[in-house]
Amino acid sequence: MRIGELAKLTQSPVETIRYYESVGILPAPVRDANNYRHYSNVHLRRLGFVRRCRELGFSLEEVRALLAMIDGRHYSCDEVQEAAATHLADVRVRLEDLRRMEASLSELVASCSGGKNADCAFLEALFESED
Amino acid sequence: MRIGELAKLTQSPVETIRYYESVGILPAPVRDANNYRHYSNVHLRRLGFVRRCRELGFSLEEVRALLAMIDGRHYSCDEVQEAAATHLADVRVRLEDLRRMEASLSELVASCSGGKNADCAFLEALFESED
DNA sequence: CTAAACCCTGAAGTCACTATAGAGTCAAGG
DNA sequence: CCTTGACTCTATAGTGACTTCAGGGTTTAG
Repeated sequence: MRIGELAKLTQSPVETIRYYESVGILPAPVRDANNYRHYSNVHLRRLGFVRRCRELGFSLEEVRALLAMIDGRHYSCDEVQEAAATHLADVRVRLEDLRRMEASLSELVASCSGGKNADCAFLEALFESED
Repeated sequence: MRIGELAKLTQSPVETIRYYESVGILPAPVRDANNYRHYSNVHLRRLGFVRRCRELGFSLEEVRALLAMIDGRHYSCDEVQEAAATHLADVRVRLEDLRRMEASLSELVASCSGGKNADCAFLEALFESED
């Protein structure tokens, strides 16, 4: 298949696919006579894997590590689990950060009375220094 | 005060302060005879504001908009509230994304039995295509 | 035959910093 | 007086994971 079809099947922009090739996440496919990239189901499967990893928040570096394990074929379930658990811990930290953000922000928005005057509790609070 | 002291008081790296100046978030301060930046409490207050906005997840562009309102002095509480509410909605979307991530990821990590063999449920699941 | 839709490359832009290189300034200790 | 270390300066490049752009060639539907 050509790059456009692969893009549609994996829900990824065409440019991203070319980018993945340029950074070695996706192997360079063969080319047709017109120099168009020609992909096989192996590429489809691999790109699908990459996209699902990305959706789970893995960095490209982490994805690269996972792919290296798979390609090397001498990985153990243990290793994979460790990588995933490390990433999960990271996600939980980010989640906690975002939760704190949401809490402060919704509190601040609520404190803001609205209206036409320029006396805004929201801005007041952000100018306070309680260091 | 000099840049180092301002950095300490606002808990921001010195480089970040210079960066904010270069992109117009923080006005250029006067210089001492030795060309060192010399900051006043106005700068301290403003940088504090910027840092607190950033902690709440506002982009620099959003901070710029907030600062423009303040500088222009003809803003209403309404406008500020709207900007904040828009940002809050955005934060909630990200939060939901991250929550989904966490859920799938912890489920996948749990599905992974560990051990020395190369049959990993985690990787299997990521190779599945259910499009 | 032509116009839209697809494909190609290489380079630059995005965001918000962070890091590096190379140099000047200043206070304290020997 | 000299040096050492901590501070400051500028300008430039690097980060991650793309996205956009400029300027082409190719294929396909009408």
